[in-house]
Amino acid sequence: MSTQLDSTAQAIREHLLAGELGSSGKLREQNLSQDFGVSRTVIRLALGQLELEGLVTREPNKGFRIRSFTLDEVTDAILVRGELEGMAARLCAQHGLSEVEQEGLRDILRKLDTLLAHGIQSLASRMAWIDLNDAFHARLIDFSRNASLSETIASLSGMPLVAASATVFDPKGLGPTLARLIAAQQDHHLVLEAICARESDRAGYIMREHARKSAENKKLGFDAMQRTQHVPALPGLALVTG
Amino acid sequence: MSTQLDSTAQAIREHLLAGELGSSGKLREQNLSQDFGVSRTVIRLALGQLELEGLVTREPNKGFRIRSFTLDEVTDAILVRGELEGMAARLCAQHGLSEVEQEGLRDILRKLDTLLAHGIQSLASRMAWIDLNDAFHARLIDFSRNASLSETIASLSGMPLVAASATVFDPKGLGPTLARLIAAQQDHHLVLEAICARESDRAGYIMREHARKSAENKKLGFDAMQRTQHVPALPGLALVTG
DNA sequence: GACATGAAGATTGCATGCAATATTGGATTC
DNA sequence: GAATCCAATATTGCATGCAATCTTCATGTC
Repeated sequence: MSTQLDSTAQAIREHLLAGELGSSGKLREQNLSQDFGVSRTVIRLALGQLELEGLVTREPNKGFRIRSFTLDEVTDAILVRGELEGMAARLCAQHGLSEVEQEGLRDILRKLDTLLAHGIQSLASRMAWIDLNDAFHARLIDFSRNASLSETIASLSGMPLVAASATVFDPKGLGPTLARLIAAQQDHHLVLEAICARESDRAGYIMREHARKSAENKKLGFDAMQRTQHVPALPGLALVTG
Repeated sequence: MSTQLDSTAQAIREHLLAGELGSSGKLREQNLSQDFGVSRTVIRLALGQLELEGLVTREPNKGFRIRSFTLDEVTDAILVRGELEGMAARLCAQHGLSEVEQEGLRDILRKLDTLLAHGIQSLASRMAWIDLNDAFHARLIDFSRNASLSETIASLSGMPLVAASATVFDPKGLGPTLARLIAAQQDHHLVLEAICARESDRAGYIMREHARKSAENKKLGFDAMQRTQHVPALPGLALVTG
């Protein structure tokens, strides 16, 4: 164990995103202190961090509250993420990728291809999709060789539903969800192709549109999603209000 | 006074950026506690905030250190800011600005025009330039109507030298500096023109290039700047290492 | 009944103390 | 003289206690 602060901050973060601490409610230091078995000092430090991450808000002498997000706020953040991922793709195309880097991305795409070919009904396949999708985006961003860009995207992705792989699976796991994922995978292929062809503007546009589709899908699916409660595992959903 | 935490965090931030706490050195809680006249608890909370802002780093059981930035890191961050300000300009052009909004921007540009026409030798005129330049950028970003975008740019601008108005004035205040500011002002006019003409892509490109020039200027002027010590007032310069 | 008032309780803001860990400096060995 | 070890010191991590502020709710007034 490194420090209680780090682990407590992470624990609170997870509980917040899971909606287990009430939605848009007040966070009382003493309660949290008892719940997590640490002193109020640690709780206060952790909440201070989460405030800067944007998950909670603080009002002097009144304490912390859970922040809730409107669907529009989420959409805005996704568009910003798309702009930055577009920049990452553009930079990759401009300076080019090494053979190793290209092969790494291609490998991920191959795995995603076979995954989607077999369907994503099982929970395991869905988690595999999340990991692979994350890996593709993360590598692309990393290969842009701009540390500030990576940090900024990472910071945005801490918001509920904003991360690239915060995707909504419909209960059946076929039909619309699969179609969306296949379309997304096409974008992945296209962007890699554009990068390798050094078509920087095209690569940037594809990534931007990729994010825009994701925002659109979240908007469309949100209502059904929220009511049917079929995706309890999607972190942060509890913090988003229509 | 709202809370000691807020004011202490701001005080430490300013001292850090002014380089008065040593560069890339260790920050001892007790020292800071005595210097700022608050308890170690408050210092620790404040440093926790500054860590998330990126100004200091923490190593468990070893405490906080001042983070130093390379010129390349600063450049990277400025390019990211430029990308996002380009997005802001593009959004403004896409949804259009109201008459009042347009007039507000035009008013700022008029004031900048007269300011630059009279030269920027005096300290007062330089501070006026900083304020007006900040105001132009801030309004443009605000008018984009994307809160996440505004927050992200604001967060980036907390880094040393990254803010739009973190400009380097040469000692004489004429010559290269004035020429650069006049060129920047041209960009301002062009971007507003593009926005009003609803040329969204063009508006975006102009803003991106605007930031790129700023990064370039900082790179070029950095060495001379740093040695001659003629710009002691530029916050954060002390934290940047070649 | 609606609203103001104020005291009791609850909650936050902060300082301090103690245990755990890291750092320093000198003695010892080779 | 250089390296190693260990004790003394310094520093961080955390829990607790108290004062200041906010919240609640019962009481009184119109």
